[in-house]
Amino acid sequence: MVNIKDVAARANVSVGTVSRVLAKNKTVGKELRETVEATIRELNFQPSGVARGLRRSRTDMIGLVIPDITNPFFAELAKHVEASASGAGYSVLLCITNDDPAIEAAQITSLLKSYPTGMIVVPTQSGGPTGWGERELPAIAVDRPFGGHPLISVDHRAGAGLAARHLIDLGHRRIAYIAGPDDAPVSRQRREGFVQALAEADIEAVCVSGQFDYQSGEALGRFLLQRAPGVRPTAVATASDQQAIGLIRAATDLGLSVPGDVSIIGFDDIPLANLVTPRLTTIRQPVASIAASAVAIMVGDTPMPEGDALMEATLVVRSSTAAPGPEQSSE
Amino acid sequence: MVNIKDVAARANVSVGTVSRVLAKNKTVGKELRETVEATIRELNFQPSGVARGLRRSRTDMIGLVIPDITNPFFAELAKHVEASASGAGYSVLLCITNDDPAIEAAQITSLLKSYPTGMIVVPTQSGGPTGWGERELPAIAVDRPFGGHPLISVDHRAGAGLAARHLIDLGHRRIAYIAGPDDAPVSRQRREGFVQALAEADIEAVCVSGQFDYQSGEALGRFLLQRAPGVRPTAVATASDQQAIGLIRAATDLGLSVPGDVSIIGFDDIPLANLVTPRLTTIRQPVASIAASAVAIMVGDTPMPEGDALMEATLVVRSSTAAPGPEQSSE
DNA sequence: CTGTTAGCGCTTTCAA
DNA sequence: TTGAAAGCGCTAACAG
Repeated sequence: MVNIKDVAARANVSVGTVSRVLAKNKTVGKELRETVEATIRELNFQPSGVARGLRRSRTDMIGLVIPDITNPFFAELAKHVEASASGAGYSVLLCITNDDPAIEAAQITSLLKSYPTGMIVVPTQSGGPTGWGERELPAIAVDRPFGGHPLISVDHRAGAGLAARHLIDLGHRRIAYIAGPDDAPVSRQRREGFVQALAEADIEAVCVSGQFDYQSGEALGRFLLQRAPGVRPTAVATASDQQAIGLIRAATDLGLSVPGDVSIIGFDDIPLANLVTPRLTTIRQPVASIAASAVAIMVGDTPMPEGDALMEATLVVRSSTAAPGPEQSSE
Repeated sequence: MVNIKDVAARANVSVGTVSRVLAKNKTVGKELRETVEATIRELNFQPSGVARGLRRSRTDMIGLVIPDITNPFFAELAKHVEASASGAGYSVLLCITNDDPAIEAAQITSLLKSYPTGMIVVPTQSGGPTGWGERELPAIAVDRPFGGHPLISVDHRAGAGLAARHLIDLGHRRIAYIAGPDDAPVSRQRREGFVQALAEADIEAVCVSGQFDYQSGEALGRFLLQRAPGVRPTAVATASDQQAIGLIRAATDLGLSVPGDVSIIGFDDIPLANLVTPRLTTIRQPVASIAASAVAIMVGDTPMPEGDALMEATLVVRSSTAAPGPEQSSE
């Protein structure tokens, strides 16, 4: 592989000069700079990121730590993080924790060996340890809080409030909520936002909790919907689109029509939400913006924020919600 | 950060010795080795992967190049690759190409800067360029051929044949096939396998092609199913589960029951396949094995194969396929 | 503005 | 079996 010395020799300059043109340092004479640039192209020189990293104790890499790449929301996040990062000349080191604090700790320790510029982490639900040895490494948390690091996430409370108000506006009064794990802050915040918005309209929600996945939505949904029409909720909101999709399945299996018999509203707006039958009304998270801000901070385009940054969620109305049927509204 | 010199000093040995115990080199005296190991733990020493990488011109990283992490099949692949890699002490550098050959080339070039041990690539559909400069880097292709590199993938032809035979065995004769992009080898192979298996039973398939995504499945499905019961196919197979799910949606929208009016069979067995209504009959790819073999080769546990390795697909029968209704079989 | 040079932290001969 | 020392390719002082 051709190195900086080869380029210097070929261009009749010192390695220092080559290094400076690489760094786009303005203190290089125009003429010389052009010669060097030509030589670089001619030799197809690719500076070693490893050598550079060793010298600067920092590589152009960003660690991305997520619980599960198979979750459409995290996949979307990863996609945008990768796009922003590579746009800024950074690579992304992928770590999957499986929502296991021990694996998370191991992954982070292992990450450090590559001297990444920083890391973007969606921590384990159970909120594991916060530190990772001495090395000072900029980190920002996404979606869920991570130690004392600045958090970028959607405003879960406000988003859930949006969902609640949508259901209320539609005329629903008997409303249920399927939450995520009780020990997950994200889950709690969404539930609280939902319950509070309902309380403001003097409505009490029946809440059940489980995981964020399809199965949970289906199982909990079955539980919720298996009761007489006059008692059964006319609308149910979920903490994730995956749960909502499982819920639709449960409703269908029970012979219930959505939204005829039950209105359903999800959270996240994963790609699939727009493809299920009926198309899912949901709360959209601004994933792209979240990813972009996180990367901007890591690469230094934006200063590390002092506190947390809450991005705004938006209501996406599709076909899984409607006004309750007349016979249903009888309380 | 503590380095190898600190450890050496603290343990009263030379850095060479420390390095040797790090490398699990047997030529270190038992006693010395234990002292050094103790010191390493005591100082919580993490050897720098960057320095190591520079010295050896190779880091413990594997490049993973995929078109789209949002595609459940690739997400699954990424998950297993990450798991195998980190199990072997390697990190994974994630590159997303968006199925764009130009981005793919740029990503690969950029990967090289980190001296990865090798790369696992699911190349762009259109089969872009094959080389990436001079540096010799082990690469293995997954799912789709990539230049002259060994390919690990499911046996697309045989898998599609399985689907065809399942439909035939069920009694279907009017069968359609929704393929992926015509310029994608994967797509061609699946279609050929399907068509050929049908031909062996003297059945001719009507084939249409599009993308591998939900939308394509839905659009093409609408096109295929919008015809009179006596002409409409009684079964349709798709090149991907996503298409099949879109297709189910199209059928439902058209008032057709699955599998009552049409049987549907997908390909891949993504997690969602088991959650849609009806649960999707499909052809399962052994993703975990594919990922594990690819990683095993990269980390040197397995020699680089001479030719391509085709893994066996399996038929997963669920509820989206059934024998055609009596009135349908009238040709 | 440009050249020289001392490392970054580690592995790997080469000696002892 | 262990130590000493030469770099891997680059950046960042420091001189000139």
